[in-house]
Amino acid sequence: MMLNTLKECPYYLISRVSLLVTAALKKEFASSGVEQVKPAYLCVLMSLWQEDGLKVIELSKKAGLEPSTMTGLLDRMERDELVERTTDLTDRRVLRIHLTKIGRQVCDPVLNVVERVITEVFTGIPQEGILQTKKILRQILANANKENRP
Amino acid sequence: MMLNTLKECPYYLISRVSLLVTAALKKEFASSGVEQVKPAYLCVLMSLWQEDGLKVIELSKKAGLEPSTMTGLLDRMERDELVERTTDLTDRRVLRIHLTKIGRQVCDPVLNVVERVITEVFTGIPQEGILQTKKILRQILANANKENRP
DNA sequence: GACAATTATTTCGTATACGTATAATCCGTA
DNA sequence: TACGGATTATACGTATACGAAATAATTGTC
Repeated sequence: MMLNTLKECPYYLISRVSLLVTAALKKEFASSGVEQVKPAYLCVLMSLWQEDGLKVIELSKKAGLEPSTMTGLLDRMERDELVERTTDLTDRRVLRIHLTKIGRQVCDPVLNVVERVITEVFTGIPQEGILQTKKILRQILANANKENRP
Repeated sequence: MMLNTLKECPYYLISRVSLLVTAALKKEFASSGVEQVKPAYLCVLMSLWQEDGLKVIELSKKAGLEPSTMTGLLDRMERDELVERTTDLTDRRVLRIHLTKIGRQVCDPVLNVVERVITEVFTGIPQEGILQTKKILRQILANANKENRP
């Protein structure tokens, strides 16, 4: 594996691209009528648009984040009026996370922004390359899941 | 572009992989005799191993980070005795960042850890796929550079 | 030579993420 | 039913990143 220069290091490349896309999303959300949406909210919103009322721990599993990270994320999303915490009557440890009206309304504009930014980021890269890259990234995640569950 | 599920969203995949590799590196550094090295230090160390005595702004350009981010990074690296700030006699605004003896000594073990972690992460993925993925990521960064300099 | 514009670095507030510890609750079993 | 272990969510300290603003020093211009 070539590691002489930063540009040859896959870790550098992946981190840079991750930060790059985050910055692009942040900017586009801010200028597309969904100012209250931050890139980090995406994993929560996309989960809740599919199935509302998930538990904190279910959201963190889907997002691949620690529950303690999800707490802060939900704090900010609640502050920004996108979600609400409600109690679960059958298990008082559990909080159910529900979309607010605004949280539901931003679905279309937010997905449009994501679509636009992703398309722009991949400008000049053939469809086949994008698909293969996604496949490899999924395999990397699958590798990690295997190792962390012996 | 498919965006129905998180696993189809390139942004989710790239962010997850970035965090995944960061966590793996952190763990391996801690258990490989280079406890004081954090993943974020890599971009600074790799730049300085190539050319010692760079300016803060040169380091941040190479790393792709904001100068204000570099300040905090260098604070922690100085605390961990990997680098030192020295004044530039020809321009008193400038600080030159120099590796300490420890900063030079950790080069080999750190690169070994990076090599090991990257290899492990890409387990089961053909060499060709890795090269193509790196190429695509570099192109994405190049796209962004073009747009931000009209 | 004085003053404006530029450059280099830091400071501050905020967002995002982790790990450890803690509190509250639930559940299986004695 | 009471208790010990598991589960759920949060709190806290730290690391990493950004952007806006502040500070200090240099450079360019008249």
